Amino acid sequence: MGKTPSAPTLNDVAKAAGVSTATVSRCLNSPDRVIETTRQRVMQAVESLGYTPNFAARVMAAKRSFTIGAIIPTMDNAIFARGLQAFQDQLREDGYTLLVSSSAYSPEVEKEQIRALVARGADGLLLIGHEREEQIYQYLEKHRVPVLVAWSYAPERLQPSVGFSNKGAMRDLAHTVVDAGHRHIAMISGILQGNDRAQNRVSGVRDAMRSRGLDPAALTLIEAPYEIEKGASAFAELMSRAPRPTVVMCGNDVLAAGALREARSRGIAVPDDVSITGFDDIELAEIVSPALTTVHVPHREMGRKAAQELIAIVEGRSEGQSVCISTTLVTRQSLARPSGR
Amino acid sequence: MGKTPSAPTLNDVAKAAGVSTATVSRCLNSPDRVIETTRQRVMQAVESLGYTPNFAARVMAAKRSFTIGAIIPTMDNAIFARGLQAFQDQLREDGYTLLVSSSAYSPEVEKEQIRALVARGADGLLLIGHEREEQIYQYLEKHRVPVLVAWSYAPERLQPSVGFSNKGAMRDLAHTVVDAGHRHIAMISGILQGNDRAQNRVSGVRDAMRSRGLDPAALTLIEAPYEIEKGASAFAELMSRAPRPTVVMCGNDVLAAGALREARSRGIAVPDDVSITGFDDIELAEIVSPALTTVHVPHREMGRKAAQELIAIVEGRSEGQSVCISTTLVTRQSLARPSGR
DNA sequence: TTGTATGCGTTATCAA
DNA sequence: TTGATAACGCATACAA
Repeated sequence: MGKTPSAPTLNDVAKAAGVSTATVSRCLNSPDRVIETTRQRVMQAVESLGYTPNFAARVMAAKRSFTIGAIIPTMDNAIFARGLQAFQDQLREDGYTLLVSSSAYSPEVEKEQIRALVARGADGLLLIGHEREEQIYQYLEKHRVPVLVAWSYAPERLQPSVGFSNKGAMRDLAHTVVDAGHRHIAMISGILQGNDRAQNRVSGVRDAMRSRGLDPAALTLIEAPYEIEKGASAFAELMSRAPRPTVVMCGNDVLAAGALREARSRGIAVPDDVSITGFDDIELAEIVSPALTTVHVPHREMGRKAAQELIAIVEGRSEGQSVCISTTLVTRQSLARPSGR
Repeated sequence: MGKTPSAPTLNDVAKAAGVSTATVSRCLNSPDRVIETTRQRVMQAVESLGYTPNFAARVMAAKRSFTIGAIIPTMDNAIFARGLQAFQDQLREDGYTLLVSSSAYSPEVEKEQIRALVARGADGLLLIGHEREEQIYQYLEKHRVPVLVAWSYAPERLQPSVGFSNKGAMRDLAHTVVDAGHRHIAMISGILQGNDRAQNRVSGVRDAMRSRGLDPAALTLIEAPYEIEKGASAFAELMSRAPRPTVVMCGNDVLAAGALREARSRGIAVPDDVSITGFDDIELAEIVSPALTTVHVPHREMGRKAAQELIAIVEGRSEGQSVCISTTLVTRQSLARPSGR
């Protein structure tokens, strides 16, 4: 005897309110389809029992979860944090819940997590960059889960994207660098394998060199994971090469911060001895000293737009419109003319 | 006519392999309970159909999801990123999936997300800090979802915690500060309301003052959200007060970085004119200049331990053991003796 | 070792 | 406006 202390179900509520489960369900989902008085009775029962709908059951019955999944390469630094926060904020406004996983830049893990999110009934997915096995896209199509790609703008691809031109942005920055007089350019790029954003940033630098009459093959390139430490060690290696570059362009602000730290610890003056540039304009860029000349990416705007577009697709209001977010150059102290020698 | 291009179910696989759904289910969940030859046939069907189990259905039938939910106050900076990454890594090793939400430091949002995660069948929850409505804990108990609290160690509470002593760590740091000769101490704390970590850090400072014969009421205190900007403006305000503090202890490294930035822009030399300290020892702490004297929190260790403990609880191997992670002082350049006047 | 049958908690269709 | 009832896809107790 005594009450069962386990989670109440629709049935329990129905019994308590003296109505059918269908009515309770309607009260919760389309309150206007039920008469005021019974609704009050039902809501009271819901309240007093502390009822929460079972999501699994709801998803199974409705084939709709109001859940969006996002898989980002890493949570370990701020690169994706800001944009994702905005993405979530917008989703919330529209009544969706965001579920996030991080793949640690591993295609295997990403694949696994895509399956996990799909299996959980995600109505749509946000992925970073286009480059992944074709099979994954087929899988998503079969499961009828729409995808939106962010942090990259590539309207020619099948999957719609909300992002910016990594190549164009880096090209503009590189033009500025070359026009400042730099001839020995080095770059610390993120790992290129499987990362179209990183690849395009390198292409951007090469484009700029070419268009200014420099040999793009002369670009000294080191790949490094997006970590402070790796940026530092890559910078150390670059400084030991001859001829020593007069500018080190980094694939993002995190790498640049690492480079800056290494420069300081080696007594190399920035920008007097060597210039350093970043990408992203996360808060870090303004805090380091000297502050970074970098590419400002309006992450929040991108996140919100991505959410709006993805929801529109999920709700059948859009076929998948790609949106290009424009970036801007931010000039701070880490870039200067090369010291005349 | 023609195949249905929608997602295959257990039934489809069973048909294709010429067995019952029960057998397919067994192949997937307890492969040893089915004979080799049929298993191969089944797995082949699974493969060729591209079958993925429907999670909602599985959760409903098995009442188990191998999913752990975590709700953190923010993804907007690195405070939680590192520990959470480690948490996820450990979960993955043990076959669990992590679902993350951020509450933006709002109790309302957190409550909503707890319900969302529970409704989704999370087997266990990781929450930050103990302080929340009692009703939430009752709700979780009713739904039989175990909770582990992290980023805080409070063995006297009902819910087990894996964390560190915010008060003790800050007390140690404050002792160092006082012993360096500082008498006019100011603190930029995180918002205290609903945040036991922040509250304990303030208590730690006051404890230290008291034990060194200073009046704890003399502590100049400003609360600010954990953002660079807010740290900067709080610092600006502190510098305009008389007597001007000789040291500003910050609730975390993010606030400290903001303070540092403001100091630089005002031409206030750190640590010559004023000392600044942080908390957390995220990467930021080592990158700013001067580097921050701060409290090192072994976030990765905490994350892994939390995962292990939570899984043990979920699997019934533990009743809920609280674990205390020890922090250490990191002495860098941002703290020095006050300049004699 | 395998198959049959039932239940999990909702939503939605169809009648009343 | 409300109530029965049939899915939804899977796991599992039980039977064969």
